Amino acid sequence: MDHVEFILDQWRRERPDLDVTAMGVVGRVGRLSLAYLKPMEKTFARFGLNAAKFDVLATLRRAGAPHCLSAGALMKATMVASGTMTNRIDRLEVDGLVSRTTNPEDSRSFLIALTPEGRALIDQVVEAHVATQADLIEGLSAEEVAQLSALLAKALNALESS
Amino acid sequence: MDHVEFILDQWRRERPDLDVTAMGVVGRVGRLSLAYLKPMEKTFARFGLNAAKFDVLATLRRAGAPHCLSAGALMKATMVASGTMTNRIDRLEVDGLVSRTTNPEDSRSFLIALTPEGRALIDQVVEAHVATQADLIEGLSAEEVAQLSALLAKALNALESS
DNA sequence: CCTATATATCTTGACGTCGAAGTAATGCGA
DNA sequence: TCGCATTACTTCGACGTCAAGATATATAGG
Repeated sequence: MDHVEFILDQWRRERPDLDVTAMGVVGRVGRLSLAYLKPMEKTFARFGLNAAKFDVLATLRRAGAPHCLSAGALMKATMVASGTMTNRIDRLEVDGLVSRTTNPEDSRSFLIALTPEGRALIDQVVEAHVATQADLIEGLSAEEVAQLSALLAKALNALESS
Repeated sequence: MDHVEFILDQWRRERPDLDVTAMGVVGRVGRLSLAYLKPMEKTFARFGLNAAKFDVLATLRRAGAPHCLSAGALMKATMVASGTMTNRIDRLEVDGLVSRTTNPEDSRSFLIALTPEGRALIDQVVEAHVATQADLIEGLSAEEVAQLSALLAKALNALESS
């Protein structure tokens, strides 16, 4: 019995009038998400990064050459507030991992690009990251992984269309 | 195609040498967890609470009468750092929702209990919370919910035993 | 009994995040 | 063309969280 089941049992005992089915899903998603964070943060730390920095570098890298996006595009892609993105870019700029230049097409906008150092680093980090993630799902069969992915995708789609 | 699939496709294009299967699961868990947070926070806010406060009140309530646990037990049950728990208790004490008394069995320890006001409030909040969670999984059939719960539980158990 | 180690919880400084506000530039409609 | 609304990003204050450190108490072993 996992800990979430223990919690659900407590609620069933204390408030038998409540249907805690959804709490099982929501609780386990939250708990699993939390459980995944620590090992990933540990991997980032090996390269002098954290999740916040990795998020930006990875977004630029997967965007493909010239690995360059506006601050606003980065903010939307990573789903954080604008102040958060400014903070992230500031720190990566100080680290020499990204450059910030004015956008010739819009004077309000900045273009954020990977520096050669940033590019080299993220290419290393993402390999370690992917290996860490593979470890995290090791206890599931390939079929279970596919099922879980599909169900999670369905849950996400249902949320995003409501 | 959900956004995570878009990200996976980007990585497949940019780094075809990497197996991004796990990233699908981990990415969707994270994203779903994030997507669940906002609606729940909104519900808590209707009662003047946030997730941090709700967490403590709910833990005390589901523990059953006398709705009383040590700070350390609360910290372990909610998986936060000790400073975090102190901060949460401080604020709830100010709000008059919990009381803090010394533990007669151990002078280092404090007992945190729901006040009558806290008890009344959490009983209301948990009803709204459960309803909000039900809304969040509405796009899934009962069978899908059961499957998802089982797979998430398996993923959690695998992590916790490694 | 005494001493060393472990434990309970608070304090503290640092950090990342949020939403609101501010400033400058762009887009749209009259 | 001009004025207003919208947009892009930075700044700022508040907040919750973390890990490390501090202090007092409990436990274990000699």
